Amino acid sequence: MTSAELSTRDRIVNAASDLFYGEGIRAVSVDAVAERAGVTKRTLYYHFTSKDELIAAYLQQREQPNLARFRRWYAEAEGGVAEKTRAVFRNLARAARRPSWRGCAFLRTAAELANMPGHPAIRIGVAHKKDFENWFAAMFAAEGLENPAQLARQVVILLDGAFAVVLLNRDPAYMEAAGDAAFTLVTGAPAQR
Amino acid sequence: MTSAELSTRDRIVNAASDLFYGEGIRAVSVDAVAERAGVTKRTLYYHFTSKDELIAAYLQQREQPNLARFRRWYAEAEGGVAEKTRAVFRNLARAARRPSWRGCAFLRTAAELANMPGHPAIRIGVAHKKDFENWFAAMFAAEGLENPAQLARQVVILLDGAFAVVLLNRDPAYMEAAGDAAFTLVTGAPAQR
DNA sequence: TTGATCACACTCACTAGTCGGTATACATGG
DNA sequence: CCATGTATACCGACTAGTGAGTGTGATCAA
Repeated sequence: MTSAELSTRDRIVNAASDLFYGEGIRAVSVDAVAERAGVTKRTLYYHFTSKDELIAAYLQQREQPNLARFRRWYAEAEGGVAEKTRAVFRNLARAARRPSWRGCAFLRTAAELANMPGHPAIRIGVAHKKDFENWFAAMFAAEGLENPAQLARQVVILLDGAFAVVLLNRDPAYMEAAGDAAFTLVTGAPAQR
Repeated sequence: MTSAELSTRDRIVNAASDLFYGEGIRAVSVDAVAERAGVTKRTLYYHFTSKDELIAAYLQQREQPNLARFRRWYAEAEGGVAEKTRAVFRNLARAARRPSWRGCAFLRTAAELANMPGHPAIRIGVAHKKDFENWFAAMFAAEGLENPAQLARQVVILLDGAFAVVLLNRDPAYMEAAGDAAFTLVTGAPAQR
């Protein structure tokens, strides 16, 4: 509290993050975000010109930590590329068991704002997934696998599919199944040259 | 207009379907649905006791036609199981190019209502995906593939992942990539016994 | 008479966004 | 060394409109 004071802006974004992720973007009012941040709405509108801008800030804040978490899971896992890839899914399955888990913030935002394809928040989501895919491609390329870009894309699809399905049915076993599929695909990928 | 008269209830559900799918559930008001159906709000509330009930009816209406469409795509495709499975993804890629395409209604509803896990609409979505998975499993089993249930689950995850990702980045190439992954998995599955 | 529909006013809570004003900080000029 | 200006950060109260859902009474067809 005393040492790690957050700026007002950061407190607002944190409040927005909690509420938007927990309840959904359209389900949460600007008033609710302001109240949670311990700030008046007027102050919120001093830092953000609109709710849309706040939504974008919410996703932007999640981008880096998210990527870092996946990288860590990958790095800390034992075994080869296939095992490490599968380990990412296993960690995700564990995360999905937490009651506060609500799937992937980027995917859910895209679903909620499906009628606004050019929304800044969606662009952030697109960039995030692209970064993700590129990172996987780099991992696979480093291991000398053939067609790392295609493989990375397929793994990302499995990952996002698991996110979507588990959000629907709340059964983390689907994360494991997706991880097994990724394992199979990576294992089956021929080493190049 | 004259011969194919729809019941008032059906007109309401159709209007809800168009609007909920096109704009999102929380983005569409009951008033808007009533107006689109050419009905007063009072009449809408004569047929449905709440918006939640209307949401459930919207998904229930989509369930059967959806399944039938996928079955048709599968049946009409040439080649073996793997080719037929991939064909489903290819047809989906084509569908995703239509400007009115907004992904999977069931997945998007789950994303929007992520804070209400027991919502009737979500239960309908869960049942729908389960039916889907069972149908794929039956196809794979009929072909004598080993572990058809696991394979079906992985294909469904790829399908839903493609739905989610393409809704985000609007690039149908991801559908094709998912189809290729499904093809690889099915091809690689050993015949049993 | 009964089931289905309309008209339309109404409640009450909530929504995004705004108006006008205040407290503090920090610099500049006299 | 103090007064004044200017910018930053903040707030309470407000507007104008929308949300889901209801009350009531009329109409119309089987």
